[in-house]
Amino acid sequence: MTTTLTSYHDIIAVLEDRGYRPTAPRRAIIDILEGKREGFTAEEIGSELPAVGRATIFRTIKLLMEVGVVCRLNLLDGAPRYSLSHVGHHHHTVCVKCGKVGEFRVATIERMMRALSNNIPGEIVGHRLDLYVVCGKCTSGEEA
Amino acid sequence: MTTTLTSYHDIIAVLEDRGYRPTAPRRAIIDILEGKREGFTAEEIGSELPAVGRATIFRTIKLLMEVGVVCRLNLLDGAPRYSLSHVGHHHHTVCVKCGKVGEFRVATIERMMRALSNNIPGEIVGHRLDLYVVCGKCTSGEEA
DNA sequence: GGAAATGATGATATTCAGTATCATATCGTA
DNA sequence: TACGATATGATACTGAATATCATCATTTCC
Repeated sequence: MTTTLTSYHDIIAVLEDRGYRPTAPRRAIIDILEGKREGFTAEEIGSELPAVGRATIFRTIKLLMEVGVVCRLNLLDGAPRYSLSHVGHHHHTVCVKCGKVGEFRVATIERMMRALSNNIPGEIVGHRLDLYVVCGKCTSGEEA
Repeated sequence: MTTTLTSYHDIIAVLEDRGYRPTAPRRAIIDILEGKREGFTAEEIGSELPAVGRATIFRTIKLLMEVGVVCRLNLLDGAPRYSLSHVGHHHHTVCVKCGKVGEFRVATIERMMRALSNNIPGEIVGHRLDLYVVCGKCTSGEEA
């Protein structure tokens, strides 16, 4: 089961369990990610870690996706964004103004998915549900 | 209401209603799209219409999205894909093997969305639900 | 403890999707 | 038919991500 609690050490442990080395660049990236519980871009990480190569940033993000610690989503306009996964399977709320990402789980969806599988041709292998919202902060600070 | 029936003439009509000119390049693109009821990429259109400029392909797709005739979605790996919208609001099934796109509507989701809005901080302004499937054709022709 | 094999890194080039620019062409209308 | 608004295409550019490849760091195992 993937009840991944994503503190620094948990993530390192997950990597080691899978035979990946917790190298300095990887640790640096994970360390930063810990503070970004609300979504981030590769660019962002890169500019905070100028010493780490571009390719390594992407490689590490990809690695973290593989092990289920990070997931990728898109803003409404398609702009890519990454987010730490705190719970195993979940969905996202994405603020269309500031890009802030939240997580939620809904049993209803999972039940619906099972019901749906009878009405949809083919086998359902996964799903993605994103809610686009205007978050509280952005609602307050709206156009003065 | 946007019960957009997307035959060639319907789409042209929608454009004209909005004051857009049904120019030759646009008509050529729309004509091709009519045959692609199962998803397409900009690249694909471009290579079928070498006479039409790259920019125009993208501009036209964007235009068609604006008027609600085309929508954009992503494969599981994030690869972009466009799809004709046959019904107003809908969701997608995307085959993870061949990329074939289908549409479906579920009242349950819309109901759920309303229920959810009480539990989610901020105002929900939109949602996206994609199902990743292995379509019938791909299930049959599986690894021999 | 010192190679050899393996894994990871960083610089760089490249791909791919999409946008910006801008001069030219086309259309609608007066 | 001439004018103004729209649309087009060539081109250059941006941004996200991958490919290449030589170098560097780790294991490992003799």
